[in-house]
Amino acid sequence: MPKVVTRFPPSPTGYLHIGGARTALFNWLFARANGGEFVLRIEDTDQARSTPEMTQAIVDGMTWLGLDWDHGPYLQSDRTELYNQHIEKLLASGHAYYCDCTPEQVDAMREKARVDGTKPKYDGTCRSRNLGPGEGHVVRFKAPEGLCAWNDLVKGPMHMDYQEMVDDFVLRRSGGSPMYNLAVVVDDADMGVTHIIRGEDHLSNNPKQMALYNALGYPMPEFGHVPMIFGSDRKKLSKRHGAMSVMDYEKLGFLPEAMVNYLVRLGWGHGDQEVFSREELVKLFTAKGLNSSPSMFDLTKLTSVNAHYIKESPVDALVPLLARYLKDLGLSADDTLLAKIVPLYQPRATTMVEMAEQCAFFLMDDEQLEYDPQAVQKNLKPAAREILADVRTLLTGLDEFSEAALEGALHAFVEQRELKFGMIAQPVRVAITGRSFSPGLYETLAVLGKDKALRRMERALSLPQD
RNA sequence: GUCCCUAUCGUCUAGCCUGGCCCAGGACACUAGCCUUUCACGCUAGCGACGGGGGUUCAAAUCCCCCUGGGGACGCCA
Repeated sequence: MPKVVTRFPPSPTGYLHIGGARTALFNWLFARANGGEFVLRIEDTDQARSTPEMTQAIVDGMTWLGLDWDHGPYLQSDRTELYNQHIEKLLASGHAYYCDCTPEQVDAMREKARVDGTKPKYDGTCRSRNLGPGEGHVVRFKAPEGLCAWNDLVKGPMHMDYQEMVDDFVLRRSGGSPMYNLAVVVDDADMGVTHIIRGEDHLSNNPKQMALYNALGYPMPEFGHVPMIFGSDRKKLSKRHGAMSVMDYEKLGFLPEAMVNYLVRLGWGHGDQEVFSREELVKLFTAKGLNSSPSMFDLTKLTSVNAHYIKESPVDALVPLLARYLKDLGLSADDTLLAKIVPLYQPRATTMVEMAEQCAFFLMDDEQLEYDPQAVQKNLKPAAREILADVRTLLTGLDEFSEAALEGALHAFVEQRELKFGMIAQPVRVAITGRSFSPGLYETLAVLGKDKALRRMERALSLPQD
């Protein structure tokens, strides 16, 4: 069996969105799982809509997800010569012809077909006119007749009628640039692509491309058409649903591992297993696990997967990430401190943005700390302040500000005063964090440090009463 | 309009190919309880689906047909 080669061929007319990322992931996994190679190819034959910025954005997205490629990124705009050679070949072999019908004329043909209740298509007017190259001339493919059949990697045995699916579509624009169907087939053949996994919106292109493979005499690759991803309203994923760039999810505080795990489970399964490491995926991925029905993008589930990865990640891996998100909040801290903070939030944060926001009080200047009025009102009533003042005195005299020392001292205090622990915990918590919730009190105090803790308690004591 | 794809809990899915082990399993979400210094985590329990109708069969989520629902494609876009 020849070496497996897959590819991901986005057009640089937009960012790498959720659907594209999943397609890329499936192709990458298929290649890796079979010891094959993965090609990245930028389909920019539509010069009017393609931009270099988008090419970069796609590359960034792939890199973030950890989808590396063995060849490319190739730019189709660099390969016009190759496409033209193939077009000449098709012209010479009688599989293609020149056409001077105007777009308006073609529109009229399609409209007529629509009215007649058949598939709108070019009617072949120029097929036998033997036109040559010229101003305003396109090159059209001579559509074959008969049945087109293949065994889809996802859908199983498929067959379509060439007559129905393929008209004499344009191979080369009057402006001289090649069109999608021609360029993909030429490239895939030229790059030795053996397996093509793509969205099922390409299903109707398949007969066109198969016809081209046949006309060109190239070996047929395997095709697999994965279903679409919908938004929560069962509509095609669009900007309204957050079918944003995958990089937008990075901004929202999602981990790439979580994104990959979520994406792969959207349309692929392996028994009841939910969590897969990259290595496991490479080991376990098969086309057989691919689903044939569409799925919906669910941010809640992505979030829970992300929370899982935050819990499981080593502290060292999260420290630089936390620093990056803190920076967005205008905060910074050295890694030693962050390494103490991260474990406190691993069970609590669902995104890195959340982690940064929630731990911000550790890093703010004491004067900068804002107190939540509701928390103050509820937990810093006069009676609570009296206790808080005593706790402050107690802590002032504490030499060692470790978790264990704090626990010992505070417990003794509570017992001696015959208080419930909750009666000191909440006032202290609000005093040092500004809010009514935080990680455990001893850890929070210990990580915050004696100086800051005392200063904040002092400040809390002087807060206006209402 | 024409052609194509598709149909299991709210969502992602297992099971379907090779009918019986499925009065359908897991995960997320949700609800309740436990744990508890807050918020989380964790643990336990609960809620919750084979779209409808015909067949085939001793037996159908699984096979066949029809209907309905959902989606996609019909470009000098990719």
